[in-house]
Amino acid sequence: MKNRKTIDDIAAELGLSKSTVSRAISGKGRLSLSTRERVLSYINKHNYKPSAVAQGLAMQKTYNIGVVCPVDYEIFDLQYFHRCLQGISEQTTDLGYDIILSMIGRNDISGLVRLIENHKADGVILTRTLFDDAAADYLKKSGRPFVVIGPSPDPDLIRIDNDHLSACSELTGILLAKGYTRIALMGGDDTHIITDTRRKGYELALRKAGIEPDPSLIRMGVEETGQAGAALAEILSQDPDCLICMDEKITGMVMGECRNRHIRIPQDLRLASFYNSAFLANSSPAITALDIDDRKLGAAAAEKLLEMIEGNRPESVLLKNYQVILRESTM
Amino acid sequence: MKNRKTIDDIAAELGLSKSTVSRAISGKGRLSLSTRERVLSYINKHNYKPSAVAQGLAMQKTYNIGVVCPVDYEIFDLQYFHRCLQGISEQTTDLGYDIILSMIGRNDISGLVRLIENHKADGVILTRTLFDDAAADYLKKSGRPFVVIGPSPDPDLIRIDNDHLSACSELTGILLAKGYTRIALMGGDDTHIITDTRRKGYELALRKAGIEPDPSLIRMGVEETGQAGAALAEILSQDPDCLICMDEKITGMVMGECRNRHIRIPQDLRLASFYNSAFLANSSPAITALDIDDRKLGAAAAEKLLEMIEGNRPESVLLKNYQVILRESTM
DNA sequence: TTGTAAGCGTTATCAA
DNA sequence: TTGATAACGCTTACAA
Repeated sequence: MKNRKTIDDIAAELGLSKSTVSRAISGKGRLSLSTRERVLSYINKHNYKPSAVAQGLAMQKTYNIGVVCPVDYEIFDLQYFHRCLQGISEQTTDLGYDIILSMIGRNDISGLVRLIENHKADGVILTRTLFDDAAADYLKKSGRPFVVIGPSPDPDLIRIDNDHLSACSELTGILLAKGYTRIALMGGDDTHIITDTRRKGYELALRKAGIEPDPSLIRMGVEETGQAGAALAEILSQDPDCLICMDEKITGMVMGECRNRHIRIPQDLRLASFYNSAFLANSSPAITALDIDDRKLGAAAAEKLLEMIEGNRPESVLLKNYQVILRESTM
Repeated sequence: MKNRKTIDDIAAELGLSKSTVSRAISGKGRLSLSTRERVLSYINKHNYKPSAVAQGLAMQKTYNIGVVCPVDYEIFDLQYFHRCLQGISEQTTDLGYDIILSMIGRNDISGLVRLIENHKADGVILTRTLFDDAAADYLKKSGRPFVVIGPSPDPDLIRIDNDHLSACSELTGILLAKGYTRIALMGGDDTHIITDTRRKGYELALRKAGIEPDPSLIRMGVEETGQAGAALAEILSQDPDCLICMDEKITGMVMGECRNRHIRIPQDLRLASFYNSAFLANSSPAITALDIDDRKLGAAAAEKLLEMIEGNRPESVLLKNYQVILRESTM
C-alpha cells in the first residue's frame, strides 16, 4: 500500500496538472484529444489504477455493495446463494463495484448494522426475505439503497424476484393436465415467504382446474428427516397420485423415505420439485422440477441496486425466469 | 451518505479541536480523562461512527480483507467455504475489517487482480489451493499480504491447515484397533494435494500396526457415480472388511452403490469417511467420520492474515482441529 | 483546453 | 493536555 504512483506523480511526469489527469481518466470535462491520449497511454503503460479509497472519499462513495448472507443457510440454500453471488459479481465488477459480504443471523443483524454505520457500502442486496425481516426493517430506516431478492409483502421494497407464483402454478398445472388429480404438497420453513408463495401457486393451479385444495394433502414445516417420514406417512394415507416438494432438500428426504418404504417412483407415486438441482437431475429416477436461473436473479438485483445508487428509483421486477423440466419421476 | 456528523461537527459542538476528538476516539495520545469521557459519551449518545473511507485514506488502509471464492466450487465445497467464511467473519468483524468477496475461475483471476490493483483490500485469504495456483502466484508477486487455507508445496506461503495426516492416521488406527485388518481406501482427484495427504495418513496407520498397505485395496480418481460403482466392485473382490472414503461425496456414492448391490452396512461392510457432514451424520446408518471444524480454519486464517497486515510475519500453522466420530457404520 | 485550489473526513506532527 | 496544520489521493468548481 506504499509507494504507488498517485495522480500527482503522473501529472508531474507528464507536465500537466492533476485535474487534467483526473479528467483524462474519468472522461469528464473537455480536454484535447492529444493530452487525453497521452495520459491514457501513460497510465496504461505504467498500469496506474486510481485509489478506490481516495476516490471514495472525494465522491462520498465506497464502490462497495453489501450482500447479506444468512449464517443459517444450509447446504441447498448455499448453492442458490453462490449462483446469486455469481450473477451479482458479474454485474457489478465491470462498474468498479466490489461485494462486501455480511453474515447475519436471524436475530442478529449486527454485522449489517456495522456495515451501514461504518459506511462501508453504498447499497445492500438482501438475498432472502423473511416475514418480520429485521434486516429489511433496519435498512429501510437507515435510508441506504437496498433491494431484496425474493417475495415480500412490503410494497415499499424494491424487489427482484422470479414469478414463483406462475412458475409453481405452471408446474402444478402440467401435472394436472397429465391426469393426476390428487396432487400433494410438502414444504419447509413457513417463516420464509417463498414457502407461502409456492403454496399459493400450487393452489392457484388446482382452482383453475376446478379442484379445491385439500388441506390433508398439504404439509408444511418439514425440515428434518424425521418430519419428512411422518409427513409422508400422513400424506400417503390420503392416497395421493403425485407429490410436489417445495425444494431440493425435501425432495431428497422424500426420495429416501420412499426407498425405505419400497414406494417406487414413478410407478407408485409421481414426484416433482419446485426447485431444481443437479442432484435431482442425476438421481434415479430423475426428478421433474422447476428450473430457475439464480445467476440472472443476482444480476438483476445488482443492476437495480446500482440504479438506486445512481440516484434513480427503479421499479420492482418480476422475472419470468424459469422453465419446467419434465423428467422420469412424473412419467 | 450525506449529512452525517463528522469529527469536525463533534469538535465544534464540544468546543474542542478535531485532533482532540480523534485522540479520544482512537485512544492514541494522551488527554485528560474528563475530556475523553466527554467525547466518548457524546459520540455514544449521538451514535457517531467514523467514516471508514476517510480513515482508510489517512491510514493508507481499506479495512477490508479479500476472500477468494472459486466460481467452480460445487455443492460440498460450498459448505466448507461457508463455514470458513463464518470463521473469518467472526474473527475480523471485531477488529473493524470487512470481507470483500472475489469470485475467480481456475483460469480467470481477473477479479482478484482488480481487487489488488484498485487497492480495495489490505490482504487476501485463498480458501483453496491448487497446483500451479495462478491466484497464489499473482498475490506473491503483488507483495500484498495473503494466506492460504489448505496444503501447498510452496514453503514461502503462509498456510493454515489441518493436520490431515494425523487425523486420517488416527481414524484408520481406530478402525484397526477394532479388529478390521483389510481396510480399503477410496479417493477422488489425485491432483489435489489433500488426496495424497489422506492416503499417506491411511498408510501410516497401517504400517504402525505392522501391515503393509495393499495397493489392490486402494482406489483413487473416483469422481463420478459410474466410477464409484466400478471401484467398489474391484475393491469388494479383494474381500475387505472395511472401507474408508476420502470425502462426503464419494461416501455418498458408495452408499448408493451398496444399496443397489444389497450390501448391508455395517453387517457386510464397515464404512467410514475422512470428511464429515450433516448428511453422513443423519443417514441411516450414520457414518463414522473425521470431523473438522472449518470455522476454526477460517478464524485461524483471518487471525494470521491480520497479523501480516499489522506488519508481522507469522508462521504457517497446522491445527489439530479434528475429532473422530464413531457411528453405526463401523459398529 | 488547462491550471489552481478547495474540499472529502480522518490521522499525525508539530507547537503551544 | 490541547490545538493548528499538513498530509492521504482524488474530484470539481472556478479561473486563467
